[in-house]
Amino acid sequence: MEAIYNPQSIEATVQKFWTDNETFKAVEDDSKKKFYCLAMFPYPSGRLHMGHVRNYSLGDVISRYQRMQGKNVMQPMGWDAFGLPAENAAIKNKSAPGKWTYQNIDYMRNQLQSLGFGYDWNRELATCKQDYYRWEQWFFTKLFEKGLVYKKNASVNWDPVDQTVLANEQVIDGRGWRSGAIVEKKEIPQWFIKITDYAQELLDDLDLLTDWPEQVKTMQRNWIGRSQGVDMTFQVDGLVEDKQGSFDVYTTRPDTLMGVTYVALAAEHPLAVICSKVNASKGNNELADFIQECKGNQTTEADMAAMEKKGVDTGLKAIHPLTGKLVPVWAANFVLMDYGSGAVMSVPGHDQRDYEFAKKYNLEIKQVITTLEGGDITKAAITEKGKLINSGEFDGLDFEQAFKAISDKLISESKGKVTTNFRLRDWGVSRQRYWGTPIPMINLANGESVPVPENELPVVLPEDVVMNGVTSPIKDDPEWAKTTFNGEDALRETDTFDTFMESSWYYARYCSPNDDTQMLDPAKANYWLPVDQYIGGIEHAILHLLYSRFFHKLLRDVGLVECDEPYKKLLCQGMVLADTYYREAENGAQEWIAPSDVTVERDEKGHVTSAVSKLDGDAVISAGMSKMSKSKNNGIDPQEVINKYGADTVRLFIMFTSPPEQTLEWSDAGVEGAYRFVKRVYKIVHDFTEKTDGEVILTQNLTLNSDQKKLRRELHKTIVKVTDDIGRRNTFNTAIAAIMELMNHLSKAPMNTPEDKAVMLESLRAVVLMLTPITPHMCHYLWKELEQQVNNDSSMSVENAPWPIVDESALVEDEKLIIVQVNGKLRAKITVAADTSKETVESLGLNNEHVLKFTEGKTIRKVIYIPGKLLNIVAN
RNA sequence: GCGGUUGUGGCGGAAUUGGUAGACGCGUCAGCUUGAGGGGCUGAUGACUUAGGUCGUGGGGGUUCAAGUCCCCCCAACCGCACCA
Repeated sequence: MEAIYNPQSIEATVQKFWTDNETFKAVEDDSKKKFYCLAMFPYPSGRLHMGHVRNYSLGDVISRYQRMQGKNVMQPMGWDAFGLPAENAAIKNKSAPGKWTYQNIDYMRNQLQSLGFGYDWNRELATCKQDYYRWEQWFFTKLFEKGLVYKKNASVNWDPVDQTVLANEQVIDGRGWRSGAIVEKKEIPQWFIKITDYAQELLDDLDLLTDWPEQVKTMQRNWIGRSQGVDMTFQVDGLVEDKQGSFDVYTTRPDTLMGVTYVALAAEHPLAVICSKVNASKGNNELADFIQECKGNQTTEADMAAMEKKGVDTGLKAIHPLTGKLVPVWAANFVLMDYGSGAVMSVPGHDQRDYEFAKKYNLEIKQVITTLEGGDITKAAITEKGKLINSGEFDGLDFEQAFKAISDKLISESKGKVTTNFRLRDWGVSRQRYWGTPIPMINLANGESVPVPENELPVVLPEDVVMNGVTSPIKDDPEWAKTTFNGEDALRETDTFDTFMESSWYYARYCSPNDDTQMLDPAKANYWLPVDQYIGGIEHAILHLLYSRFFHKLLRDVGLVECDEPYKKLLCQGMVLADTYYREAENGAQEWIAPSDVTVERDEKGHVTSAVSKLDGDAVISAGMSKMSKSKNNGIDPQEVINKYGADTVRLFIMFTSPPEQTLEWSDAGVEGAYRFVKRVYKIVHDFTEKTDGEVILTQNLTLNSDQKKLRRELHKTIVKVTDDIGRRNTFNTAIAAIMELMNHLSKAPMNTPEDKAVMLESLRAVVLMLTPITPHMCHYLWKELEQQVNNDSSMSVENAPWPIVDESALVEDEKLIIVQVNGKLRAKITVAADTSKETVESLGLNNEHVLKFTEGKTIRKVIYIPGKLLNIVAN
């Protein structure tokens, strides 16, 4: 074996071995327990970034570990290939999105292979290919037939200059990113899938997901947002354009109904629009202007929350459903027409937003709830629940009693009903973009829309197109949409699907990726599903994971899969951060300097004192750690690091530096440290093979001395810990730390006697096996060398070797270290035989000289003994 | 704003069930090794200290024999908010 570790040569050789032997090909096999390990597939953006490397390293470590546990492992990879960046790149490069995407896929596939990930490449898929999206189109038509799809108007960001719809990220400070025009809200017809029909099940089934992080389930619960409340109708006083007007509101706090002092409508609410015309005809344009102004408001929830709350009195009065009193009707910018009924009742006494609005516009604030804590209605709303006051017949009731009494009364007067409501809204899947799955619908001349007949699917997206920078090529081309339906001329839908559609079912398609007769092969899907381990970024905690869970239930309900949930266990990895440096340019802007171009200076204690540019030696300002990004110029290219140190070192560093859920801070020095460790493992195995020089080591019937026994105990304790850390806790960092600790012992152990060598061989084999999931190339090579050493046979490669087994007898300790505390403070450590009685330990502790110094002149009040661990003496 | 998370030495992090705070790694310092090196090896390394100890896990309070860990209040940073993926 070579004395010098050469990762480039080892990695290339081992990767070739895996390819030639189809080591990671997954085949259904009922004799084995299956394990489906999936990391979220990448968007083919061009090159892998460190976030990808982290994501896929985690998946590969878990996959290889499970394989060594004897499982039939499937680990697929593919491409989330539709999306906006391809259109932008195509415009920039004057090329087609498809071409750009396929080039990226080819490049990134090579990068993944160079990292040594054990994928079954036979299962590779790309969502932009028609053999994938045709089934999505087919499925959508099934959903349409089942009544789960409908069309309605919904607002989009409209760029009035480019005459195009913009994504939220294309709107910067309310303006279109290319044109700079003020973006408007525009209502256009769009397709929706009724996820709300499944809201209750999506909520309930979170309880089945015992292996999901609690925080993700909490976020999903809050997002679904089930509430119990009352729907009620407010009549408008007088006639509106000769008709009796009314509107509905929903509230979870019917107990505060007597505190309603006004109601608020969305600016786009039909009643508000009618009023604005009536008012304008009388020369009052205030409401019309306000409605116009609201069109320029951003639609995102965060923007809504941040903006100043504004409103205009419509002049209408509504009749309070219980008291019959008249309350003013306002139009307000914080009420959304797309959400709920577009109207809310306002209780400024007990809702902080209503309170601030009422203060601003001098509306009445009425207290109808009193709480034990009190609260001052002149300073803020009292939002806690309490007992009713100023509410006539309902005075004195608590929340539950008032809910019932008030809702009963509304029901008996046919003015309202108790309902369960969800915050979750139906899934709008229409996008006005080109690079996506064409929505398989046909719009008929009579205004109806029908699904494309099954025998005409797929509706193929043309790939040989020229992007003009504004409109979708399939919208631009008048011919593309032309079709016929029942012999009549008709037009195809030119919108495409939200790309969350493709990522909602790819995990299932991997089970039969090349089936060209059906969406899924149920037998195969039911063998592999659910995914046993899913890994991805926390940023997908809500949308992707919720849509995907929803889609799975849809697949189940058409009989394609049997289980109820797609992902059994979920791991959400943290972001990858790097140092950021900048200096101020002359115009005051920040000029970001790549960390590779910065030298850090330290004082003699290792504190960072300053940072200077390598290029010109001038000082730069450190801005701490932030997410690797183009905008901060702090990305580290994985390829450069792989080229320098090899994939094993990169994988080790990433797995060692942070626990998976936390952010990972990139550090060049840390990578050096990982490289040193890899080299040490290589060297110790090399030295051992040199020292034993072909001699076959016997490992049985040897009598070990106490040092050898101690080393064996360390070894088996390490196997216990690493197995638990990787298999149960997913704390790969502590598993690696434990192996490093063992290595520190091993490198000091002798290799002279047959017993020394036997213990060393046992240890090195275990170390190599335990590191195999993390640094698979080096371990493949070292395992071969060690197997040759053990039995002159290296035919079994490490990928198929079983995980090391713990020898319980090696774990037995004959001595225990007891921590002795006085009043909870550490005062002594005593070592006793493992079977020492409680009385003896107490006596040893109480009479210990270091203990006596602190108990002298005091009375022993209590002695607490935690067997084999700790003795705490309470004295005063 | 709403929902979620995080906060421990000079740095990344460990402490899994309330029981030795700082494992492991980086950095720094000292020594050894080499013709030489940014290589390899050995050791030290929370702060303060009258050298016996004292203090110390974002801040403040509490529960307990014992709190990084449990409870209450506060601060800061980060993630998501429905058309980025």
